[in-house]
Amino acid sequence: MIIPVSFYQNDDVAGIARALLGKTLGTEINGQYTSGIIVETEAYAGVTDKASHAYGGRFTNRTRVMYEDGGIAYVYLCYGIHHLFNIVTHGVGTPHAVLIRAIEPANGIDIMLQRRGKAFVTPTLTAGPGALSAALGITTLHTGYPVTGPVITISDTGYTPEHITAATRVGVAYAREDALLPLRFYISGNKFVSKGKGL
DNA sequence: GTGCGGATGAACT
DNA sequence: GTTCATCCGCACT
Repeated sequence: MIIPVSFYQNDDVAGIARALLGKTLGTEINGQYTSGIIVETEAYAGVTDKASHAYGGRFTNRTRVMYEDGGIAYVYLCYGIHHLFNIVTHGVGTPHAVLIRAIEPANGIDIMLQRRGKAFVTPTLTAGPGALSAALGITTLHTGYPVTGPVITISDTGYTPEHITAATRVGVAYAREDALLPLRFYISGNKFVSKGKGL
């Protein structure tokens, strides 16, 4: 079942990031459904988090969507190449977000392989935020879309991870002391967790 | 208007 | 382990 929007509309962005592990993220684009199980996430705690794009209340054309209500997508371009998919959480005016860093392929694997230009499944198909976005066909055009459907959906299929690891986030050394916070969560031992290193 | 650098990934050596 | 593709977004002039 699709997770209701109320799931995203609370203050505990780290708790939401953790709770999203084991849920299924899917897209239906051009009639093609692709999906995967979320195995790795990171929490970005709005204005107080130096690693967040909204740190200090920064409000620009790009970050505007982060200030909207919880339950919508924030997709941005990184390094000019990669589209990174986040879910906005909490309510209007609080720019919390959860970055989805990796999924384990579930449905439409042939379509994902085609989008990624690969012949068979390896962890690189969907391990990493740019990789999973490409596999699911998510681009910056999808920023602002609800994650409650119809294009982007996050569903609870009843799967609960046995063990979750909390670690430091990837690629945020510039955030200084906030880079030390354990706001990266992943399913322990899962082969599709990205190889990105925290601190 | 200009310049810098990033919440990365893949192909190299 | 290292290199490099590739381009807005943002800060500052």
